[in-house]
Amino acid sequence: MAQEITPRQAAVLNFIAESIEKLGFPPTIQEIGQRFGIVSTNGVFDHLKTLERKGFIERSSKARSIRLTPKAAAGLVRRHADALPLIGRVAAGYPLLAMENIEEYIPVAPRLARKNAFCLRVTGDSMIDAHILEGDIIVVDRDRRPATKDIVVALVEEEATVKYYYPQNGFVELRPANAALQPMIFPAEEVSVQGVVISLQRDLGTASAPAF
Amino acid sequence: MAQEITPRQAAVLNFIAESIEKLGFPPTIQEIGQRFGIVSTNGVFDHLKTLERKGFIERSSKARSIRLTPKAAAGLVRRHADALPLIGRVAAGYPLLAMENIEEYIPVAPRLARKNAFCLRVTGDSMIDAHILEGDIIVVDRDRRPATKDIVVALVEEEATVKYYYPQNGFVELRPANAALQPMIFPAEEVSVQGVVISLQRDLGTASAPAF
DNA sequence: TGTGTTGCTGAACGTTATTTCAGTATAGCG
DNA sequence: CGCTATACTGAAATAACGTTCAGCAACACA
Repeated sequence: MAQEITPRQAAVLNFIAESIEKLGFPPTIQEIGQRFGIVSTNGVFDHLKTLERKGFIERSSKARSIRLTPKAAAGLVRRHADALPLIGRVAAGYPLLAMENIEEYIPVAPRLARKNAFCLRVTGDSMIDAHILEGDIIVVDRDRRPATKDIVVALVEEEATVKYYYPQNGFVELRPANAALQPMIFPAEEVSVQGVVISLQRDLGTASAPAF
Repeated sequence: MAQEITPRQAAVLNFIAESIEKLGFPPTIQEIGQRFGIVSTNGVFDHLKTLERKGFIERSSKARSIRLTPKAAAGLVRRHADALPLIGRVAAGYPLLAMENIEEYIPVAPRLARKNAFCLRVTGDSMIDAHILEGDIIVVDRDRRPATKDIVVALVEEEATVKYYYPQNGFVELRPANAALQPMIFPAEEVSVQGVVISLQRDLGTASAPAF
């Protein structure tokens, strides 16, 4: 009585999840059969009984009454919460997404949630001329390859910083957006780019106009 | 042929949304009937036809094939609601949260979603020195009473603008955060403050450092 | 060589669900 | 007052859906 899911069963489970996501409701037994070329409704019925026995779905005798259990999510390609983790600190030699390191989850647009990304709270005003302020929460895409002039999160000497990215021959220039600060140049191997900043959120609850 | 939703129709719509959220799939006509004590399936069927005609749902002839449209969310009591409506235009004499006026829903922190608030896309760079840029999406709290120096959304001469708020004796000064622009003073009765800006979101997908 | 699991066919049955048709009652509008 | 929209009843037809029973083939295992 193997508790693992077979490839065939996973395919069925996946189709159910897709149907729920795209149509808004689960498929019927007949619809599953059509998708997989299973002529007899009982062929599908067997799959559903097995998936239920193994704890991936729950169902009743009513039409389209399949529900995915939390366990099912693990067997699926990807399940989105439309939220990204807010990382406490970015440090070398430490798994970025370790659970102890996640302070909370930040709701973001589904488009962003689908990415391999995380959130970070900005410290300091080195990017103020790019209109990124201390306290802003930035969304960092880990998969996007940084291009010149991109705003990136980079790890230098155990310290995470947000800067404009200017790669050079064997070196990397990290340029602040603040006239009071100087660009810094490091050997490429001393800089580890964690991702590209693709979005930000700011709280203005107590913001006021500057005195004049 | 009123395009507005009646209380009865809203109740049915709400039950459908609840069913989807709690059970994972939409109710059948019979289930809706049981919930509301409607004996004849045709009683419910009429409701569904009306809801479809008014654009709140989409359905096919298959079992449980009701889908909620984006428009439906507006008619609901405030569902899942960790999201705020993005308003297309702010105009005088026009209900701000009219359903036709909601472009989409923006996911926000639960703390913000609980407020009586809406989202707006910023046009122009009059607040650039406050680090609010064209294209940014701002969250506007309708219940917060504006204090001096708050950033507010104000309606002046049929036009919605984002400015610093400086009330004076019988007049209101709206001050931009842009050295190139002049403050403007209006009689208080000509300015209608829609709310206070409490948060913003920005998309940097294509952002780059300025040429130097 | 038997035993169990997976993955089906095929047929039949009963129930659930949707749709249509013919009406009824009430309320608001001009 | 007639007209329209809302909100239903009641009955009946049909299509969709779930369930059960009997049985087969391939494979792993022991």
